[in-house]
Amino acid sequence: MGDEKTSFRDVKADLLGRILARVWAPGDLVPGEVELAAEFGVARATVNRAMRELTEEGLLERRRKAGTRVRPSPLRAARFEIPLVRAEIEAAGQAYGYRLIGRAVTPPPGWLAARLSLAPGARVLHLTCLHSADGAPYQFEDRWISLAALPEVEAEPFDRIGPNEWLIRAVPFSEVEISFLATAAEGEVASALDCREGEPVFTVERTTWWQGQAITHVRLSFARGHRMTTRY
Amino acid sequence: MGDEKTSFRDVKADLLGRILARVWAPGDLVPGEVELAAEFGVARATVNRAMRELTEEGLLERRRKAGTRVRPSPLRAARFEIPLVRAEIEAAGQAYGYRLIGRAVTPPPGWLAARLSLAPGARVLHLTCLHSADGAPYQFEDRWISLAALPEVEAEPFDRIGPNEWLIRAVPFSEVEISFLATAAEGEVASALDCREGEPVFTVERTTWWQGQAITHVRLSFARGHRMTTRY
DNA sequence: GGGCTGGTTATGGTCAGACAAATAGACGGG
DNA sequence: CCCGTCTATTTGTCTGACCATAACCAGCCC
Repeated sequence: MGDEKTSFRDVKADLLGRILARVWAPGDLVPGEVELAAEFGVARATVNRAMRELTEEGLLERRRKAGTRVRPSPLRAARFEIPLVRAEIEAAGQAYGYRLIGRAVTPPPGWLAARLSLAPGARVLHLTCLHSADGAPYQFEDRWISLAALPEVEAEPFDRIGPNEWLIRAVPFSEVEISFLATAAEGEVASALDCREGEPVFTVERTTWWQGQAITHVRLSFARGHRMTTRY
Repeated sequence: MGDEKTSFRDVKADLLGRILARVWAPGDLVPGEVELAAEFGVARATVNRAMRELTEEGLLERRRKAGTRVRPSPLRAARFEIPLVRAEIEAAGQAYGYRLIGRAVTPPPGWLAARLSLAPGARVLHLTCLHSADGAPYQFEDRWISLAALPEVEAEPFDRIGPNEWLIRAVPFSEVEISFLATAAEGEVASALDCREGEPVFTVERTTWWQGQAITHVRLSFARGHRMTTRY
């Protein structure tokens, strides 16, 4: 009967089991690292890693000297991967299609200037385009790019590849804000996505900065019935 | 000119800087752990932790023997915390209100039986209720609970506290699937949320299992204009 | 050429020991 | 009784050494 080696994974699974089985109830103080290390017959570092990961996953709460306790109501966090549209469509085994609808250099509308903290007199590139899967409309992209932050974008036609792909390749970014919301399809969005006016549309808004300077803001509207899903 | 101690945080920040500044371009192979450890004057374990975290954040890709490389297109993952409605509202400094609208024990509709893999003849508890903030409708909850999995729930009136809060306290769960989508407000949902028929509504659907057995399915519809936001 | 085999090497993980940082709780002075 | 200080305890992190595991690759045999 071999004594198998225990890894931090084993310890983690065991601790998780005790939490889920309510051996340690929510709010309870759990034994300290040294004690658990002795119990499992492993080094404290191993217990530490197991507990640290459980903490990151929102199941434990740790404070120096106060000890570790089970989170009263497990803080559940959902992780959504934000893939490139093209990759997302091709991963589903469908043919990716791209069409540029509009391209214009303009002064920014007020809400955009405020959101991106643009200087008065700044100019932005405004692009609208449609991504399709097997010929069916999939996502309508309404993008604004700051020409102050990214002058070279003015030379880019964007008739073959989407601004998303171009941007990811061309510029890094350090800060991102993403929102999920529901909007009503209107005008250009409705016609591009081939749906009725006022129809509910799942929408993602994303603003991106690089070293404090705003680069781009985009509103992505998905075709009818789209949902973002995650399991854990 | 003190030589301060370097921590895995310093290493991580430095590496992140090089990635963002394209010192190491996307797709590039980066130096091995031993080499970097020597460069920074720290133990290999320290470099390992820094790189491991960057990998978890989707910036690096690691494979044994093959080495570590910068992700070609940074896999960006958004983390959304899913708080208790009550906590969410109270955190915003508003008064939380709860009202039970409907409560019935019924056989499950077909789509639900399929989704929860319910046996023929199974019964479910169907609850509808409204969460409000400062008196204004905030979230409409349409919940189904499997009585096979959780018989004691039948004795619960749910007239004072919401099923969400009760469930979190009463039962653990091991697996969750969450979807975000946009729906049109209809019937009960529209009247509870005080909006027009057909108005777009941000919706979250969540199904929960415990040790392979389905516990509950819920559809949460938010009031007009609601958005889920995250920064990173 | 094709396929198997083993060596090499980078990352993955464990360990024991040490020190650092935070802070709950005891203690003491006003 | 209140408030500040001190200390003991707990988690946080680093180190350097070691073994484990995966997989690229060269060399071998057929």
